[in-house]
Amino acid sequence: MTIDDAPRDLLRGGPRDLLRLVASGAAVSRADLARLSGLSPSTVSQRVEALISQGLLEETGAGKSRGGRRPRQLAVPTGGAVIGAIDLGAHHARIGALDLAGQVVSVRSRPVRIDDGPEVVLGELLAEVTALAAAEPGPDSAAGSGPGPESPPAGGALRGIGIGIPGPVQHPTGRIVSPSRMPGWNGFDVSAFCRDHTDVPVVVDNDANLMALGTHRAVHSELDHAVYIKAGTGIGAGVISGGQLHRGSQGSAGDISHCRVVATDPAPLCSCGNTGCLEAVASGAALVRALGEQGVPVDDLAGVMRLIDDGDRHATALARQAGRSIGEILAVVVNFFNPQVVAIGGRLAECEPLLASMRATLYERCLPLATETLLIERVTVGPDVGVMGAAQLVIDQVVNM
Amino acid sequence: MTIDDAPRDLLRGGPRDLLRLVASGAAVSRADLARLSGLSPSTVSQRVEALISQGLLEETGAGKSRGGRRPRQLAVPTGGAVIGAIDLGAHHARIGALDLAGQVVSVRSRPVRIDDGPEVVLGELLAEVTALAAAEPGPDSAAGSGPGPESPPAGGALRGIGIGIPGPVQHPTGRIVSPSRMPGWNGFDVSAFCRDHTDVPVVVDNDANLMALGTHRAVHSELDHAVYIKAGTGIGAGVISGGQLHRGSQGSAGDISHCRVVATDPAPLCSCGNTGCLEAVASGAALVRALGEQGVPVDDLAGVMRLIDDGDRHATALARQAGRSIGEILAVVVNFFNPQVVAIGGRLAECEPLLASMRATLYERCLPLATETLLIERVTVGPDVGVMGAAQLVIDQVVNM
DNA sequence: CAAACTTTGTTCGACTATCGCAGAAAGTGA
DNA sequence: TCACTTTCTGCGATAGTCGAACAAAGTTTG
Repeated sequence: MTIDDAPRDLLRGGPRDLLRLVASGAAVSRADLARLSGLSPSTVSQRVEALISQGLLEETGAGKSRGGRRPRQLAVPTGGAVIGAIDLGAHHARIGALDLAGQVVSVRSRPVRIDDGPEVVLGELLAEVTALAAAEPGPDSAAGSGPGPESPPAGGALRGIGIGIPGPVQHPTGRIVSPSRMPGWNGFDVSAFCRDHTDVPVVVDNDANLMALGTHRAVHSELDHAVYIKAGTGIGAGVISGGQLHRGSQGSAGDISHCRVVATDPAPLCSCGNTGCLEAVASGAALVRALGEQGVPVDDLAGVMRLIDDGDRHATALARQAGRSIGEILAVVVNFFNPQVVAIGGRLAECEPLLASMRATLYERCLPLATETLLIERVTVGPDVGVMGAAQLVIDQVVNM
Repeated sequence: MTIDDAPRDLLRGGPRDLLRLVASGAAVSRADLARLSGLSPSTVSQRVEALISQGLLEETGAGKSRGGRRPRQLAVPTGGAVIGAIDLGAHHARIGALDLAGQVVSVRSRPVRIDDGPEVVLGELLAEVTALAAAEPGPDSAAGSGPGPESPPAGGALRGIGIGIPGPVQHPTGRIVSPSRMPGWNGFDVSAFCRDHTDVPVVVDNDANLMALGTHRAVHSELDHAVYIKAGTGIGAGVISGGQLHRGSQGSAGDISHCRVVATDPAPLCSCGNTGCLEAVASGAALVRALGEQGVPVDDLAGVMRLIDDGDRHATALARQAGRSIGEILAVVVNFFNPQVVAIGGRLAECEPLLASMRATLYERCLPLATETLLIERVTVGPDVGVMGAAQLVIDQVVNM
């Protein structure tokens, strides 16, 4: 006789899980929920009622009959913006208003100057996200006349704001610690600042973590262990362990940007002061600089991408080298963590040569057992992953249990 | 207003946790358990009764009064061997019989020849561990006359056997996959073999995982995220995430032995066929071989350690290089995983120069945020960590819930 | 030494979450 | 029209937990 692992209940059936089942479209009726969650119909009914009274769920008429009584369709209140999200990047910020299902209601990008400092940047973005959400008010309070004893919040109320920062965020304090490309932000307490400038709950996290959460919930929700690389101007990673975001001891988990890789000689100097950092070799910023030093002037990452698409030798070689470098670090990560999937996102993920050499390096340097069933993918959720991840973070905090 | 993480209940109060509190000595009475677990006294009383009737706990007279009624002392039945453990190494196996508290009752080492193949080696070890446990029979069934409806197992019954293997073990199948230094073991299904050769439950895992579990339970039980390096003849790691052993998708998590490191030129050939693997540079086997190639003949790892203690230049230089190599890989791991502690065990952990250069490399190459509060330690549990970890594995499986 | 207080542990009623089942509601199909 | 299916709710039963009262067994104090 051998002991098997007790099969862990994939869906424990907490209110959050029910909500997720509806939001994801997996369940449309109470009966669906009962089947999928394993809970009894009566329990589901009761839970659903509670969620409806909290305004987190609503009934939307009757569905199609499957040979019996027609189901009373359930849906997450949609069309209204009740969650704000800010995905701050090196040069641009993406600002979104999302509904309780985590779907984007409206979104816009705007350039930001990180150098203006946290007060200015965050102050403006907070104002903008508030305005954006207010422009698409949430669903009216569905309850009849007068607020009942358990009446949902007033229609259009913003329930929370999620913010992603392109640098190390100490969790859960929300303080920024030694960011390499955010001068003037070191030690800034984002959470405290937001507390003073808005009266809705705010969650702050690293931008790569948001991408990880957004992608995992959208396409990998059934996987337990996943690693997401965000390769844009900088390089970061988000980690899912046991189905949940792994932040580590200080919240800095996934920050592989300053891992050293074997590099050209002399090793390029990184903005952190060290040499040979992954970020100094394989990030978008590094590619721009390296091309400039090789006498190929480019303005920005978009320019680099164009060069690669045009088949420029120098740019392509650099992209390949970047892919190898990322793969080198990722190989250690895969051996160590043994995830089910590694997905790469960010603008550099669009670069085919980079992806190819990353893949090759990974297969070459990983344990067979670790790559046997490993999925290596591109993050395909689109430019709104960040704000979607931010919304998930807010939803998780807002839904009691 | 900012959202804080809901403080996760460190002690949920399942039967397993109660047992652990007693076994660790943190609690001696029902009142202690109630205080520490947060459960109500009545619930604790009921749970304890159940555990006693299962033979997992027993009352051992009255304790000292603290100004009131004297507590009825609780203890895990001790003195009897009810768990068998095998910690298989490259040249030796450590065989132990342990009690329900995870304490070693009796233990012995014996040389093994891995090359004899799994059937012979495991067959002999299984027989030996069974005999060892039988020599120290467990406590008699405490129940009165005749087996009650919930009578504990017969006295002296072996409740399970835990086995650690120095190679990749696919979990939970218990199959060995591509071990680099275990010829003839590839693909061998240890679990199945044990099922056929004994009638008690068997758990199989990687030896580094056992060291990790043993150390974490013994000295770091309050930490959530930890990494344990086992550096002996080979090199492996065990990972604790969220207080639990992280095995990853295939059970190969922590297997960093074949990560490539910057090495001497030409890079040493590894037993896996690749070059420059961590194991080929920094393992005990690698040190022995490298010294031999430098004209310093040594027989085994013990000889290397003696040379280092004697201040031999070559040996010390190699140890430093090994420490740097381990630190190099570990730096990636620390940045990525952000653990609260990194501890190194195995025979090479006794080597001061190795440890020192590993430490230095780690501090040099990690994100400040990641090393700010990081503990870098030696595993101090002793040579029985492995069997102790194996016992913990068995206990976790045996205690229902 | 007796009364008062402490600490430990149990008993019992209350409360909550869940389940199973009966059954109502609403529809399909022969 | 009648049997059957599917969906959902209402209700009693059950399990797990808690709080309060209480019993047990000490210590401390007057």
